Amino acid sequence: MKPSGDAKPAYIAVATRRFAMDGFYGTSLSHLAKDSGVSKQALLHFFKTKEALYEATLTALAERMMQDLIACHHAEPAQWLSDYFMILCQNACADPTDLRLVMHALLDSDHNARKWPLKPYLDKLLVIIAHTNGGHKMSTAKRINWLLQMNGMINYHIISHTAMLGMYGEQVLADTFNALRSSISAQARLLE
Amino acid sequence: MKPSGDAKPAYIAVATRRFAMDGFYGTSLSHLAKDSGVSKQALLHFFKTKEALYEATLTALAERMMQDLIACHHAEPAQWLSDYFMILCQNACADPTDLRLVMHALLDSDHNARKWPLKPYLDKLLVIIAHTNGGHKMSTAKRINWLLQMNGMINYHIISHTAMLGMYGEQVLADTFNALRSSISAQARLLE
DNA sequence: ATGCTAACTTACCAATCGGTAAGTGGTCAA
DNA sequence: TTGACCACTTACCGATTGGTAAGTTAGCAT
Repeated sequence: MKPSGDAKPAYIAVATRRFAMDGFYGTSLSHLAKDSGVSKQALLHFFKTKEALYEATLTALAERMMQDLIACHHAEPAQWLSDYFMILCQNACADPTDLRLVMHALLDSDHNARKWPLKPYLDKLLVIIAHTNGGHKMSTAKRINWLLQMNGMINYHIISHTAMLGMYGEQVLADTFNALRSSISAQARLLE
Repeated sequence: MKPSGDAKPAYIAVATRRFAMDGFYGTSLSHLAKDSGVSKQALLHFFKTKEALYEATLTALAERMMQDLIACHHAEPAQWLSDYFMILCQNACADPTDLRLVMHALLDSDHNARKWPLKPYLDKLLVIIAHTNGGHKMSTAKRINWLLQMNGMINYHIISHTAMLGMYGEQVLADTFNALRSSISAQARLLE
């Protein structure tokens, strides 16, 4: 075959979906191989261990999120954040894969002290927050708190979606999603 | 031995800690057995399958959370909620086990359509919300949204703790926790 | 043509997984 | 005393896990 790393991103894409659905321990190399249409050892050829493949997946996730943030740049920082999180919410509702992966990674981050690939992304967000009218007079802790609150709100909504759907039905949940959007606006308005 | 189910809660307690840390797939019966100081088959004697043990763990969790909610009853519903979530936050910071278990269960709830044991607890919370001055004129969707926002805020803070600690250090994180407490107050004040 | 390397495959491995079968030993009612 | 029953144990099972070893096949520079 060609000496190109063309297949690698495809394997990472498959792994992203699986790891996001079932977590690190719930996903096996054979599953990933079957999904990718290759043998298990094809994956081990590119990624020396399952752990390495997982880290590559998280790194790709971090780059994607950073790009999404940059993509909706706006001169007014408060508007930038408002736009970004609204779009993030919209995308995550259509496809929760990435946010699920974030949550799984957070829950796993206890017992393996892996370097957290999302740090540049978070730092970028904190810088933008610091440039807003409301944010520049906040302490670092309060900026982090604002961020955790925004992310927590959105992520929790998304990963609760299946459970809430089963409990309270489709119609109520659609309205809840609208309520979430206005909560995002309200949270963003705190920085104006 | 005695024909008593005395050991069962102890096994569930061990399972709670393990499942909360590593999730369903990351936890094996042999690990649970070793932690409990008995053989793997002792567990299978009480709980027919690993899945059954997991469900028992979640049921116990649901009862515990309901009890905690009832325990801090207050005649004024808005104050009740404010007190409850403040205490929940305090406890979860000291021992994140229960909230981690909730998050794991939420992430798992996609592909096995298990009945969600936390529904009575959530319903109780929604009733209390409906009795507040601010909550009784809300739609069901808005009440759910308020709840998801409050829970999301707290839970996300807690499970991010390890990662944030590694990224931003101890001092900043302690301040962030204080900021979370005032955010909880602010969120509770929306119902007054 | 030849040798090198990248991208795989088949074959295999020990370890561990959840779970079954068949006891063992103690307690208690009859 | 007996026998049922409960809380467990040892022994074992086939399936699957992550990972190794040793090819095989194809493109490409020399």
